[in-house]
Amino acid sequence: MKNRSKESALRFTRTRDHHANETAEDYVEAVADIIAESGECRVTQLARHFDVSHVTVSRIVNRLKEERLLQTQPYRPIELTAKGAKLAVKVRERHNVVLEFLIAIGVDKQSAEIDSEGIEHHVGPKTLAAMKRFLKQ
Amino acid sequence: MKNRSKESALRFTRTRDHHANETAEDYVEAVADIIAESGECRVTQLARHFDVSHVTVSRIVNRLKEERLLQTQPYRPIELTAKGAKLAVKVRERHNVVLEFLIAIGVDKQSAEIDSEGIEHHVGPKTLAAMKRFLKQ
DNA sequence: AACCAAATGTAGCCTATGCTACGGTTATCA
DNA sequence: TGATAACCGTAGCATAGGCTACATTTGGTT
Repeated sequence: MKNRSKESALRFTRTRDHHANETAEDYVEAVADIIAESGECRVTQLARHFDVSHVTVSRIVNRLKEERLLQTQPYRPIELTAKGAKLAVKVRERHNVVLEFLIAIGVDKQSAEIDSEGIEHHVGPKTLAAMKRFLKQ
Repeated sequence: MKNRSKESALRFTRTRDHHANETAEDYVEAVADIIAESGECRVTQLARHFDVSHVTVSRIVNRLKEERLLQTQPYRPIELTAKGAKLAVKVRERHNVVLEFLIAIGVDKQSAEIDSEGIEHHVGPKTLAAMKRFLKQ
């Protein structure tokens, strides 16, 4: 354990840990979406989705395969593991709450869609609960 | 310009661009805070603030020096340029809005402090304006 | 003045995420 | 069936941000 004498340090450490999982969250969500839309998910589709090269996608998919979130064979479509599917559901639900919340407080749809992509990964359980309460009114 | 046939790609590109500036935003804000609190800002203080090694801080400070946000001499305190100070003011104001907004919708102070650190970087002008409107009621 | 502790800088390593270039697979169509 | 286009994988490079280990500077104390 490192120096934590400054009370702010723990906050930033947690923020960084969130970053480490953002990619995984984005990818399982995208894989679920693409399968739902087109029946299967290919590397190229993910590359278009995130506007990155297929090389970047390929490497990240391999990492997420090691983390047991995705599964795939060479030159085959990408699928979610049970663990990945579970995460995808959670991420999607949180994403929808954030998006609808932003719209509810008066943000236009386009801005809400852009901002919610970045915000969603940093919405903890308490904030998510508060947003849900707000939407119920 | 890359393929943008998937309408979602632009959103993610923007999200990544936000990421690129997060470090800069966090650092100018921290430098301003530390100078306000203790009179000067040293590498070691930043290292404690973010809970990273002084090496990491040193490299990032050098990069931000090249970006004309910070200025410093070897073994000397770190100062903000005019550009850096301007950014720090903007970041601090946005940070406060997000923090108070989260508290206003019922998030406890500690969770609000943690989540606002991550959320603030993804709050665009429209969302910031909506949060301000909400706080005025 | 000399010394020592703290602060800072440098070298070199790691992972994650970008890229281009190139080579191998797959699937389709003439 | 054989060409070809699209897709995918691999090699190798870049940058950002982590780290430890070690060298240097600074400043205070004796």
